[in-house]
Amino acid sequence: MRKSLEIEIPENFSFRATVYSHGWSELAPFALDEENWRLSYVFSDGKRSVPGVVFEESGRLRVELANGSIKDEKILADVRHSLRLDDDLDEFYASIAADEQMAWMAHYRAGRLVRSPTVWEDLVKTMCTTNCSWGLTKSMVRNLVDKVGTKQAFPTAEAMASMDEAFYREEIRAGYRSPYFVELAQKVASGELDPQSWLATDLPTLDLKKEMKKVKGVGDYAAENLLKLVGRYDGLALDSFLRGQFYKTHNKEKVCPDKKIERHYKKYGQWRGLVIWCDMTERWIGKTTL
DNA sequence: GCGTCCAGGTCTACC
DNA sequence: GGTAGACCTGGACGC
Repeated sequence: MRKSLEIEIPENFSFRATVYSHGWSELAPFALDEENWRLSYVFSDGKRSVPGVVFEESGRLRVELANGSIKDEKILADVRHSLRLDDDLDEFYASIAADEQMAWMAHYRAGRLVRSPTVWEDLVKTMCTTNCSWGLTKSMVRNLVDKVGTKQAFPTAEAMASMDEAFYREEIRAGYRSPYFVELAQKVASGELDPQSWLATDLPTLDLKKEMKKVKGVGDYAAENLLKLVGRYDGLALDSFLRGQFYKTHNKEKVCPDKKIERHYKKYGQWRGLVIWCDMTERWIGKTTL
């Protein structure tokens, strides 16, 4: 039996700017229908899964589900979390208010970076973004969902822990990341590691980053990307994409040291990671009809 | 068709 | 703490 839920949205929320905030909307089990502006996802409570579609209608978000097998509260919480509906960006917009080059971010209501319902899923996906093309990232994540997930949902740590290194190499095509996935999944499944706790921890950002980097396969870039996804933006998460965009936009297409990039965004303080991301992806947001 | 490069980096050994 | 070299994959590119 199909089901439909509604969610009130904050005044400064833009559905399109959020789903276009970065590539996560393209990673399974997310899928974006750009023609009709509908974001689909396969929700899961660990035991059951249900395909759903989220879209904007009459100033609200509507969530249409294939059935009602998962509690409404769980679905609504996942949507609120993924679309960052409860994020307070007032301070972020205040930090760029006097900056002519960055003022568009408030105008277009940019800054909410779409994320997965769980930190576990974001952690695995982030590891899939390292040292490879975006196409290969999408392929690895797709394979995980198809071959380890239940009914097209993202796989649980328990499911991933049941597979061996050879499976990840041969079926997921994860290459040298394969032993990292086995080790991580076993630690999370056993309770030795709880990535979800990173959302609410009181640890200072630098200490949390150290914790994240204890996961094999997570270095500076991956940790800082994850920090953004748990709501901390004081790391730049520099990767080849951001560096390349910075050289084009602010350095006359010439390569420069990371320290120069860091100096450029230093004035934005605790929001610098979000400012650089929005600054370098303006053309993505700009192509939407907001 | 083949070789090389490199993409939303990280790890280890060594200094 | 800084650096060199190795590491999977697959698409783009030059020849």
